[in-house]
Parts: sequence; C-alpha cells; structure tokens
Amino acid sequence: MTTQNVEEKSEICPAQALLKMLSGKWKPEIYRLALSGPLRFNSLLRQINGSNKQSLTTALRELEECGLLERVVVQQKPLHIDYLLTEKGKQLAPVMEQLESLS
Amino acid sequence: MTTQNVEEKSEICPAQALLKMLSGKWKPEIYRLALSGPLRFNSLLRQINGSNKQSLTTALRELEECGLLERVVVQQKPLHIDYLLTEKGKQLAPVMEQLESLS
DNA sequence: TTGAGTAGTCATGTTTTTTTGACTAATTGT
DNA sequence: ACAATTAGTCAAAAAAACATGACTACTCAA
Repeated sequence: MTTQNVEEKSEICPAQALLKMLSGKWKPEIYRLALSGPLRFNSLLRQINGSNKQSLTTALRELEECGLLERVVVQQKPLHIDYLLTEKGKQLAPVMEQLESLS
Repeated sequence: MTTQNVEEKSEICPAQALLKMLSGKWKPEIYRLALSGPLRFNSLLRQINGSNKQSLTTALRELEECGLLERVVVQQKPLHIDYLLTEKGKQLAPVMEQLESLS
C-alpha cells in the first residue's frame, strides 16, 4: 500500500493498532530479538530460521513505520546498518512480558 | 490445515501464541465487544461494519478454539446462541488495556 | 582486481486469508 | 400457511501475505 486509502481507515478498536504492529509471520520474532540489542540484516536472516530477505525487509520497514524500530546507518570501519528499538519499542516490552505470562 | 504438520511447530517466540489468538481482521473487534457482554451472531454481523458471515464464523470458531470465547446454546423463549468470554478471556483484558494505553 | 561481506531490490509465483453469494434448517410471530 | 429471524454452511473468487531466485551496488581485505 503506497497511497493511503481514504475509506475505512477508522480504527474502531484501539488495541488493534498495536496488534497490527506485531502482526505477520516474522515481526514478533524480530521484535523479541531487538530487545537484546541492535539487529543487523544478514545476521537476522541467519538467526530467523525459515525466513527470507524480502519478508524481513518488509517486516523491518513496517516496524520502522510504526515507530518500534529505528534504522541507523553506522559510520564505522565496515559501515553497516543497525536496527534499534525506539523508546516506544522499549515501552512495549513490559506489556509483551505480561502477554507471555498468560500461559 | 486439517492435519498437523510435524515440522516447524516450535513456537520460538512466547508472545507469538497470544498474538496469534487475536490475529486476523476481525478477532480484536470481536474480543473487544465480548468484554461488554454476551455476543450474538446476527448482532455482531450488524455491529461490525464491513464484515461478513463467513469471516465472523471463522473468527468465532478460532476464538473458541483458543479458549477465549465460549459458545453457549441458550434454551430460552426464542432459543439462541451466546458467545461469552471465558476466564482466560477475562484475564487477557488488563493486558489489552495496557496495550491501548500505549498510544 | 577479485572475492567476500554488507544490505538490499525486483518480478514472479505460491499460499493463506478474506469476501461473495447462494443456500440450509430450525424456530417463532402473524 | 407464510414470512422473518435465528445461526449458520458451502464453493468459488478476490485480495493480501509470503517465498523464490536473479540481480544490484557499495565497501573492504588480500
């Protein structure tokens, strides 16, 4: 979806927005890994078994878009990209823990 | 998926199971409505704008399956079905509230 | 200057989810 | 007896999500 659809964009259910942030096959796993430090693309690709470039790219872009992750170009010796949790991303952590505690 | 696939059934991410319970287009809305009392099929269909029988049926079955809702045949004058929150469903409520509080 | 690692894009194909419309079947009100 | 309301099912189509494989472009080390 590149252009916004004017129709039906009324979020009726408030939690739905948050659920949508972590919807899909790979986002929960990516988010969880992000909790323990900066992520790098190829590393993710190796860590998340069964995933693929395209899907990870999409997921990372969406996590960026909703403000949970931040994409940072690291200007260091081998020059790379870090995906870091934003403040919002960190605030989500305790809620996720509670989710996990529910069996 | 009628038969269980032996492969890849390892839930790596614990929160993922819970997220899956409310995944899809209509489940969050159904759950939210269930918080304020018993649900009835045709009423839901009218309330949830843009939905349809088939999708609601599927969503309700899945919410039953994961133990958030219970389907009850009410043996009263006009004989109908009530969908009620289970204990587990009620326990989820505070977590959802927290989710909502995260803007 | 070649080879490996970085982080991707793009077009296409497959699979899953969601929607549509026709239909069923029991109960109740007029 | 007829119509409406209850709560759905079924097959098929459309839409969305996900996967595959080829390709790009930059950096760095040997």
